[in-house]
Amino acid sequence: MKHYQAKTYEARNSVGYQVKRTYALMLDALEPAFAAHGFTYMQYVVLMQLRSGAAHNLRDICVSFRHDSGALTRVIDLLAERGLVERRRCEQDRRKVNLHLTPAGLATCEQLIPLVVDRLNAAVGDFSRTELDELNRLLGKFIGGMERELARAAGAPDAAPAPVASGTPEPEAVT
Amino acid sequence: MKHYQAKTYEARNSVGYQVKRTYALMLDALEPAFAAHGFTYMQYVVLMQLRSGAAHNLRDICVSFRHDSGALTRVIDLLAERGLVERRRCEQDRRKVNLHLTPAGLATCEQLIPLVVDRLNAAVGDFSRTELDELNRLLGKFIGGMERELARAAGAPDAAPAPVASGTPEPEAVT
DNA sequence: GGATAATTGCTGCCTAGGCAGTAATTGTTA
DNA sequence: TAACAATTACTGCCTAGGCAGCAATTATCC
Repeated sequence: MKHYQAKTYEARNSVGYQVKRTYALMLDALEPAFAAHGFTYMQYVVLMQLRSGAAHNLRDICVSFRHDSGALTRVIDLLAERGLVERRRCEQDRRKVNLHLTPAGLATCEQLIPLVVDRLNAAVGDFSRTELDELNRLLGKFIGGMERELARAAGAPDAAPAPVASGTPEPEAVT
Repeated sequence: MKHYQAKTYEARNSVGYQVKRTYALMLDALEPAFAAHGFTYMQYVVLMQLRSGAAHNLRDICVSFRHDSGALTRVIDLLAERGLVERRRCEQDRRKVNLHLTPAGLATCEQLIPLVVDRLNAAVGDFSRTELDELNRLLGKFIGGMERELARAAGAPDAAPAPVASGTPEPEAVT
């Protein structure tokens, strides 16, 4: 079904505008909080992805967050220098570099999470449980639609479900 | 009401993650389409804001899209060089520079809008009318919550509604 | 009315992100 | 098995965006 039409299209009524504005506002609320602790949003993202086990290497995070791999390499460089993350070459597949949270990295997460939780709670303070669930569901559905559209544009007629992070990481050695 | 708790917080279940991912996907779908026509997303945004009358000067767009004013100055520079936008110093308030879409700029809009409409339609193809309306409503509500939180953090205890673009532009002279 | 503050738009500087190319490794296939 | 393609991570280069500071103009307040 075609919800939008070129002839009557007004940017301010479209999800596109809303999403852009939502994201910008969210970053503006979060970045200063992270900066006060000496971190950035992307650094936080990397730490959290490792903590939850949602990602085990650079590519996982790239795919999940649609972030540039070059940029991410440098983010991880900094985290490694500060001793929050360890890189270990994977033994099973030596192309991979598995990432590990150090105790200091874990402690950083515990320190940063309340910043996010507080601000998100403030933003969704007058949402009912149902509304918040529905927002998440609809965003997920929108994401799915976008992914299908991107896969189509990339020349892959079959939809490609984002294959993020498998179960457990593989054995590895210190590099 | 506190929907999130620090102890049980998982990034992948939060709106934060969803919003970031949604925005990244949207840009990845739109930017190549614009690039094929020699434009960027922000250039499109500026043109559309002027076309709809939602913005009349640089600041309007900054506020509405939470975009950096320095960056936006340079975007408008390019559009002006290409003859798509005209800058005219406002006579009533000589600090302002009112922006105007030229016929070429308007034509550019007509050319770019279908790109956006097609991709948005593809993404929300299996949304019902109700679902899309609800997504817009909930994003709007989330935006409102974020704005209040930001206003609070900025030291203004009273919520500041985004004062975007008033009615009609003021008289002006060519600079 | 005159000092002070606020607003608008701009510039320079720095950093983060996008992009293309590369090396190392693994998968595929003739 | 040898050639070729695909994947992972990294590097250098360039651009767009964030930030601080500035000039011009207007609003505010004593």
